[in-house]
Amino acid sequence: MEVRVRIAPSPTGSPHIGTAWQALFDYVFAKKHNGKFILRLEDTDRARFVPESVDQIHETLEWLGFEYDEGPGKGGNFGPYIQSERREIYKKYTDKLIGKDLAYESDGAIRFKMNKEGKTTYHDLVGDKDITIENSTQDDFVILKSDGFPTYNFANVIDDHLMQISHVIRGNEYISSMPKYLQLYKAFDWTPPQFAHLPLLVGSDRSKLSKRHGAKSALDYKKEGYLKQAVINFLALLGWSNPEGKEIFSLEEMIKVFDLKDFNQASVYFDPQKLEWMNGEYIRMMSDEDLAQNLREYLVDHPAKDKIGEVVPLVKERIKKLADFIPLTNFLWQKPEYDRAVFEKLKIDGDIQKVLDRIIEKMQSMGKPWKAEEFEKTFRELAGELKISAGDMFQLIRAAISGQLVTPPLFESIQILGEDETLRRVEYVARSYQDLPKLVERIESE
RNA sequence: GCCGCCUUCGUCUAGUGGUUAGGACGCUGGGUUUUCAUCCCAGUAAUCACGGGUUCGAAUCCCGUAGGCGGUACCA
Repeated sequence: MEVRVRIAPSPTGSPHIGTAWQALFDYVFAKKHNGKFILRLEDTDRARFVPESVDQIHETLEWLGFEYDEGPGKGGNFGPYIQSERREIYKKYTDKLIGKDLAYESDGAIRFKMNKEGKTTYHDLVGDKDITIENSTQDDFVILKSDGFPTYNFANVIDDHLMQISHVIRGNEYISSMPKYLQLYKAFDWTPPQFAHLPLLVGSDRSKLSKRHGAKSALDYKKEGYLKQAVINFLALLGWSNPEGKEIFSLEEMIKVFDLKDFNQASVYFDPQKLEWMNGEYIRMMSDEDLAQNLREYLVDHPAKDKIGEVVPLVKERIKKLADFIPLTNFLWQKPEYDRAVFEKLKIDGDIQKVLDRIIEKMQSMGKPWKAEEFEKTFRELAGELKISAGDMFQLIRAAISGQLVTPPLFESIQILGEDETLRRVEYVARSYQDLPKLVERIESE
């Protein structure tokens, strides 16, 4: 039997990271078994419907590379993949239940008659175990709302069957409702699919992840410059672990070794620090060319796109996400905003302006183009002469050309800046040092 | 309340009767380094929720308890 799995998000907002997480496992499971990955939009809650989120769902799947085989606007012989467009289908099956005396009207809605006797047992692929729920815990539930839209409880069963879904992979908040679904399958005399209930992704307070926690949308991570490979790898490690013990692995490797049985059942907290670390790992693993390409795509309005490639080797080991590129390299393309407090942090006794004048002198006397060894030798000697440490000497030059104490390697930065611009900046600082503003607060908050 | 699921370092996890309970993130210290990073080394941290069993031996099996979470919607 063909493996067919679906990701069924509700367009109620930009999909959060938990949706992406579930999509990953659906996608991997489908690929693992040469099956189909299907997208179905569950837009039956009119009150919570957010039109833009449809595009955001598509953009999220597209970004992560989870291309669906069937779904809205794409193939499939199973009717529309948007539930609001399947209303006559739900109506038809509702009528069938009414005909069988298994459903009835109540306040304008249609309810399913639950058999509350006995227990329901099903096998869950996560944990590879049977779960039993007493039917007495269930009530006659609404299948068709008074507005004519079906409820999740009804629509998911109808659609999963009609779309020939083989494995339902979803969050474990649905376990308690399994008697409802199974009785529905039975009422239609349908064979239920297999079920795999994944643990819940939780926020810092250990409750179900939601906007309440300020849960970011998956696309927020894209905006902040996280790489899809890193996000996928990180997500893969939540609730699941690579049986080979690897922490860093590609989607392809994951597909090879994936098995639902290796899933945990306990709720999982998403640690943003580890994601950041992993993103840094992926950035460092990338070739300079790939990183440059990613940065150019990410920094749409960058003022010096043609220079990005040149700077990449200097920043590759210094950025954890693409957005970090900006504060680290801005000074290369635009005049820094100088802050006297930055210079005062240096342990240089006496007159900084005089030191700067000596630096200018040396720079003017060095033959162009400046050579790294000569540059270093020259300023080490000057530092010795002026009785300041070499470290402070270079930090002073760094601050003079960038306005910052943290930059990519000094000499390489100067090369990108050019000798003339470097000199101009040092001269500017020497000349206007006393007039530089002090913006201590801003510095300390960084 | 009732029903269900879960419970190993702060976090993500390995572990399926015999391990000094391993790894990763984080954190701390050290080395490399003209800054920051990277890289390398070391360390920190889990009485395996608790209490009973079973067993020569239990994180691993059984029972109970507690706690957390989820469900109990004309939300999904």
